[in-house]
Amino acid sequence: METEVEVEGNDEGKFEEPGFGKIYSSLSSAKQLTDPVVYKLVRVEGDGRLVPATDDEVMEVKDLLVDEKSEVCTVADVGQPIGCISNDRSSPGMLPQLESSEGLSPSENTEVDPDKLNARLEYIEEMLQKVKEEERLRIACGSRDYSSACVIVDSQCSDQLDKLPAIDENLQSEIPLQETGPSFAPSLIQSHMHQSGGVGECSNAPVLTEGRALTSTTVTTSKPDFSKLNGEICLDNLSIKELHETFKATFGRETTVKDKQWLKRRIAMGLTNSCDVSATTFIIKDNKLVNKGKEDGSDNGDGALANDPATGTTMSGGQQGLPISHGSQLEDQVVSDKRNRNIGDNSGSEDHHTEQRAAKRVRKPTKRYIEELSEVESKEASGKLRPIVKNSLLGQMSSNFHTRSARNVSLEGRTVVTRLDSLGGSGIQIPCVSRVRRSRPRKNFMALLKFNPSSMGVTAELVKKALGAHSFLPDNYENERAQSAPVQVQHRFLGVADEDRQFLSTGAVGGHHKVLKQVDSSGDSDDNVVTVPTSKGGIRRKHHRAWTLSEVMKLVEGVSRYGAGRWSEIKRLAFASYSYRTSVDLKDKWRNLLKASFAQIPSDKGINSRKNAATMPIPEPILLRVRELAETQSQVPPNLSSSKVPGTGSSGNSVHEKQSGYL
DNA sequence: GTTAGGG
DNA sequence: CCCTAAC
Repeated sequence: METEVEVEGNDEGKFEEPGFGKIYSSLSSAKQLTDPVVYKLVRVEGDGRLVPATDDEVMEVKDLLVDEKSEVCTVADVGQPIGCISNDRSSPGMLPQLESSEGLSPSENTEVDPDKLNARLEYIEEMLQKVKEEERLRIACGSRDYSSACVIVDSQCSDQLDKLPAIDENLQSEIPLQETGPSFAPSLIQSHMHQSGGVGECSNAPVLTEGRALTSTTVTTSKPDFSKLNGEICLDNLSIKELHETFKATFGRETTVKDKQWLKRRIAMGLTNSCDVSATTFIIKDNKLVNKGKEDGSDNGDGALANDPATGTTMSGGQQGLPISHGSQLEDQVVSDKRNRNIGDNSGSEDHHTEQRAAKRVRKPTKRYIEELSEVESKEASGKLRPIVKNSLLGQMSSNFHTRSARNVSLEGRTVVTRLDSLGGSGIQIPCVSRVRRSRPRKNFMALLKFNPSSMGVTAELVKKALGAHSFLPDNYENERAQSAPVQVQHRFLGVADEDRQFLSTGAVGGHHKVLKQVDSSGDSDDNVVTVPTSKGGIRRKHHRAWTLSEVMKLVEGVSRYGAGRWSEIKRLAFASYSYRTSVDLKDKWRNLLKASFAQIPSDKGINSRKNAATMPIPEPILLRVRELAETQSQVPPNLSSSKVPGTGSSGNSVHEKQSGYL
């Protein structure tokens, strides 16, 4: 496969703080860069394979970068803009904001020596192999929650990867790269910085100020002391020194950074355990953050990265500097915790998930791979399905969501969940958006993979999250239409409300509908490969995504507007936000609806007698509507219902005849 | 690339 | 939902 996912970009190569969020740390490889560079976006699968990022993923990252630029860094803790990503240099329009951000000047793309590049790419892959190996181990031990990471590799500076292990020993359980010899990191960085030339100049950020922290053993990690933070804290009024203290109290370690802005941001993030750095005043009581002084309704990324590096430190800092060994344990716990919260329950049993975690982490790579293991996997997966996730905090997100959607942050994920993460063991809890799965790569949208929060480009996901992943696009028909043109591609996000989920409508009449358990539709396991027996005796995988009531209604609506057959139209105009529904899907669904609607005429409500509550039948009104439309469009299935067939095929109305203004 | 149909 | 033939 061609890794044409190379992207060009420039970067200021600033190195901010060594602490990276779990996933973000992978980004770090790309973080310190020279000028125009070429990134290669790859994904490390849970099973250790290195997979070129799909276009969608690239897009995703691109979106992030384009959309949030510096914020991405802030959020991702990458420190700086990773650089603009563009597949096509000639489409500068894609990165308008980025270019204007932080004084970044559009880079003059420099050509890269192919050979050199290749060599580097190879090297990168080699490095990634290590990561994968390590990852595998961790997975096996159930110590990690992430089965993959999205890595943006600076193909020109592959040696950057060497820094990964050294990024922050507190996170060493996060990013598996220990073998690479952390102790070398500093020098590597240095040398790189050096060769990059002027990297530091372009930044007022504490470039390598914290260099030492990058080493795995020099960080002074101590227990965060929130007691020092009692009362009201206004970061704005603090001196550097005070900020340092606060920093330490928050993260349990020292910092030498003298950049106030940075410190404030950092602390804010730490305190809120989110990317929201808008607030500068905090009220802390009993070691809990009770209030943020300043609320910003627009940009607070409560899409927080619970994985704030610093937080990670804090967490593991529960006990005195217990870096590595305990790290993973705690991490583990944290992970479990998160999970539990994710599923909206409060069962504190965290240990039970270990196994499940491990199993779940295994990510399904290629179709073929899946084919081979489908049997085993499906077995395992089915036994370990997780409960459905709830978007209990949907309301809270709405405000952000509007903003986000307005910014065209494209997110694709089916589940909007929330999570409460404890900050630094202090008990402070903050809402988060759970990781969302990315969309289908390339052509086949939701084909291969299920949305797996922990599998796909974690980076992208994270960033997304950071950006306020909840771009819960309105399903409003009109809105869709209005926006579809300009942001058509952007709106890939899908949010399925709980209510929707309850209306799982499967073709009540359809043949062998293997209704997935709700867990599946909650979208977070990837390997729940559902197989359906085929008539031939074989089994076929099926990525079933139950149609929600609203989707059905949308479809009906669409048909009534644009006419049956105009599926691409309908898809584009009415299903813009449902990226996973292809025009074919619409067609299929319509077909099923037709069948259902007419099949149900006689027995009327007999359908509801179905025991299976999961198979939410389609409300009669809708079926009625379907019937109407079918009749008016001569779509009535000939073999069904002999009573209401106006004229099967000879009528003047062609199937494609548009029903203008039916509504 | 889209649509229609069969599996 | 997948696949493919036929547009």
